This record gives sequence, structure tokens and C-alpha cells, in this order.
Amino acid sequence: MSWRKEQRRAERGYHHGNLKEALLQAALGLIAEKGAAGFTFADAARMAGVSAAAPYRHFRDRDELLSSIAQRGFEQFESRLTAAWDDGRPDTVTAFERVGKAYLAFAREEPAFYNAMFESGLPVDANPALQAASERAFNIIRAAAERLAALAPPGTPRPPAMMMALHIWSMAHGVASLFSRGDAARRKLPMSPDELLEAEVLIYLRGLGFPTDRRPPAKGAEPPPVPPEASSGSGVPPGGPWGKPK
Amino acid sequence: MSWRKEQRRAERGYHHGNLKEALLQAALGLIAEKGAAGFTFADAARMAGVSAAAPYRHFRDRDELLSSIAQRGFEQFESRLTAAWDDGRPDTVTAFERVGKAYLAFAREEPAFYNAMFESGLPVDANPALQAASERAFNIIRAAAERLAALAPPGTPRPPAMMMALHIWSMAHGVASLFSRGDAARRKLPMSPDELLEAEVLIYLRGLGFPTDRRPPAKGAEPPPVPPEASSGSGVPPGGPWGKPK
DNA sequence: AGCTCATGTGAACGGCTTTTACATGAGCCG
DNA sequence: CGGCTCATGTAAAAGCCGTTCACATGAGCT
Repeated sequence: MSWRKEQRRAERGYHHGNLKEALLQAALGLIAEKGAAGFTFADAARMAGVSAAAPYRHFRDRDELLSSIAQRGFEQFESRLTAAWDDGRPDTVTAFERVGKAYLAFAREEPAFYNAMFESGLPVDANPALQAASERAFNIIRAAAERLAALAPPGTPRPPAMMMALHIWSMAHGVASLFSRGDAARRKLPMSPDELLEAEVLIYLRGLGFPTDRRPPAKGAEPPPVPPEASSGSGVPPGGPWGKPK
Repeated sequence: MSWRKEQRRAERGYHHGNLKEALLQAALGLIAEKGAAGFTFADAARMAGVSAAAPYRHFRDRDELLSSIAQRGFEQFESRLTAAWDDGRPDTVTAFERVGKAYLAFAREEPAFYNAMFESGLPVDANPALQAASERAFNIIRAAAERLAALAPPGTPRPPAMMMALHIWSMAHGVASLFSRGDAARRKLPMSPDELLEAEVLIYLRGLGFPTDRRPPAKGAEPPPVPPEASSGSGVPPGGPWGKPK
């Protein structure tokens, strides 16, 4: 009947009109639900209301769809890290930790992207565009570490910023991957992943000689774009980055 | 000879004789080669020289084979961590770092096991035996952290051992997962994964107030009352756990 | 020798990926 | 408006995999 045809046309027409985007969205949902390994090209096609062969007009194969998602993920990741870093405001240490939390938040709130980016097993270095996107995201952490390294307390040698960045990345990824994902590797914890990572980073920074009570550094040491707030131990209990020992 | 009999049986017998083990070995090789996602039940069967249906006499399905491998992996993992810890000899800090290195070594040398254990996406908590094996492995790290925590410098609050253990685990897993695997996520690094993790752990321990020069403890009492920065010991270059700043 | 049961086989079903030949209709050009 | 062309869809088919089922075999026990 004609109404059916009309409706189908209204919905998608013979030509879908935006199949590529629809496939990406469908895949995103499927990956979030069943993981990148369980995600199926045919399922995405079905969800978009097209035949199983249609996706091949827009992606060379299943891997290319996955890569596209990973790429998009890295871009959003970069954007969120950039926002969290906020150019080091109000002070470098606070902003640095905000980046760590943004990392975890992304892993938690965008499991599909995170999965495609870090747990799908696709070769990052095979796709130059993907590698570049990954690099740009990491560069946010790297730039933040750079700023932090420049604040190394006088008298102590300055830690290499690249090393710091890699350390922070490994901590964030380790916590996210082991403790902060819904699907599989969830373990019972005495504290939330966020608290765990925060404490970890604070202890680490203290190990580098940074003051971790988040008080503004000594006069003139940091060139603040904005005068840092005079916070009095908002995030860190007195005595250490962990709770009171019982 | 008896080996000849075994071989003949393995080659020609209608009954394979040791199919379960052969399948596990074959799967191990395949996972090492193509990842847990790319591993195929049929391929394992083919490699063992049996029909595609034969494996179902020994494993309920593909996932159970994967679980078996993960379980075996956790057992080997535990054994290696135990050996590395060596009950805290010659001193706690040295032994603790040896555990970290053993973690990385396992990830590097047994990629198939590591993959099945941590990156295959199989639900750890669904299989009680698997969960128990995982727990036992983690308990090595936990016990080591316990010992370390007991050495907390006087005057500072004692860090919770569980938290320390989780931190160390996340660092080791983060480094292993991001930088120390052959397949995918390999990135260019200014230092080896081992050095990266070692520095990370040392800085972290220093952040907790532990001396990190790794000198054998003074006779009798393990905690040497040496201020952390005052020493220029063997394992750590003067100035810090990282190389000389340029 | 004969029985029985664990262990293997082959065939079959449904699902997935990917390719190929074909269909359709949207946009453009005269 | 009519017709051309090409991007974008479809159906069908080949080849793979996971899984099941009926059936075959032979190892070990009595």
C-alpha cells in the first residue's frame, strides 16, 4: 500500500539519507552493550534498517567502522581533557587532578568509545589518522605535565615531563581498565575508582616533591593566569591523600 | 619406548588421548598470535587434528576454553609473583619492586595468558574458580603491600595496605596494557616499560614516605632512619628515580 | 567375549563477513 | 520535462564459525 511506502520514505526512503551516521550511532550503542568483540556489522545494519550489504557502501569493512568510532572517541576525549585542564586554572595541581578525573569520567560515561579506543585490539599505529588523534589526546596530558614539571620545587631536579605524562596515563588507564568499567573486570573496592585514582596521583605528585595540599605555591613560583583560590584542604584530608587510618 | 606409544596414539589413534591439553596448548598459541578476539574454536580443533565438534566433549563452549586458559594464567601468574616477592628478601622495597617487574615480565612473556586474563572481556566474577584464582594472585601483591605498609616511617600515618596494593596493580596493569604488549597499543617511549614502571613505583613509594634508595636495611631493624633525599644509593641515580635531566 | 561409556565424526542449522550482479532513484544537463 | 549517470541500496551466494545431534568407535572393565 501506498501509506507504507510513504512512511518508509518519510523515515528513510530507499536511500537512507544518512546511513553512515546511523551506522556509527548503532555501532556505538551495540559496543556499549556487548563490547567491541561482540559487536556485529550485520546487527548495526539491521538496527539502521538496511540490508547486511549496505554498510559496505560506507565502510571498507567492519574494522574501518571500528576505527572511525575510535577516532571519533579520541577527538571527544581530547576535547574533554582540554576542558578539564582549562589551561591550568585555577592552579596547576588542581587542574591536573581534574584531568585525571575527566579521564575516568570519560571511561565510565563513554564505555563504547573507551572500548573501541583502548580495548578493541585494533592496531592504533596502522591508521595514521587514528594515531594522530590519539597523539593529540595524549598531548593534553603531556602539556599539563610540562606545566607541572616546571613547578618542581627548587633544589630538586626537574622530572621529565614526558615521563610524568606516561605515568599519569598509565595510572588512569590502569584504574579505568581494572576497576571502572561496567562489563567485566569489576572488582570489589574499599573506595571508588575516582578516589583511588585521586589518591594515587596525589601520592605520586608528593613523591616528586610537589605540595599536595593544593595550596598555592610559594610566591612567584607559578605564573598564575588567575590568582589561585585559597582553598583549605578541600579535596585532601589532613594527614594524607587517603582517609584516616582506622 | 613409552613415548613412542604415546606419540603413535596421539597421531593415529581414533581417540586423541590428550585432546583437552592439546586444545589448551593450541588455543594458547592462537591467542598469542591473533589475540583472544581473533582466536577460533574451529582453528584450535584443526590444529589438534580433530573435527570441529570434538572440542565440545571437553569444553561446554568457546568461553569455557578461554576461562580455563585464564585460570591457568592466574595460577602461573600467582606463582611468578610469589617467587618474585620471595617473602620480602632481601628487603621489603627491593622485593616489592621485583614483584612489579615480574608483573611486566609476565605480561610480556605470556601475552596469551595476559590477554585471556585481562583483555578478553570475559566476566571474571561469573566463574567462581576463576575469581578465586584471580584473588589469590592479587593477594600476593596485597600481602607485599601489607608488609610495606607496616614499614611506614614513624610520624606519618600508615597508608592502607589494600589501597597501596590497588595502586600498584593499576600502575603495573596500566603500563603493561598501554606500552608493554606486542600487538596493538605499542607507543614510542623515551624509556622501556620496565624502567617506566620502576620509576613510577619508586616515586609513588617516596610519596608515601618510604626511603627508595634500596640499600639493605641496617642490622636488626628494617626501617633505616635515613631521610629519603639524603642518600645516593645503588639502584637510583642521584637526584631521583629517573635519568639525569638534560 | 561382550558391554558400556567416554570420546570422536559428519551433517546440518543459523549467523556473520564479504563479494557480486543487479535495482533504484536523486541530481544534473539539455 | 526526458533521459543519463552514479551513488546507494538489495538479493544471493560463498566461505567461515559456533553449536547441536545422531551416530560410530574403541578402551577398559567384567
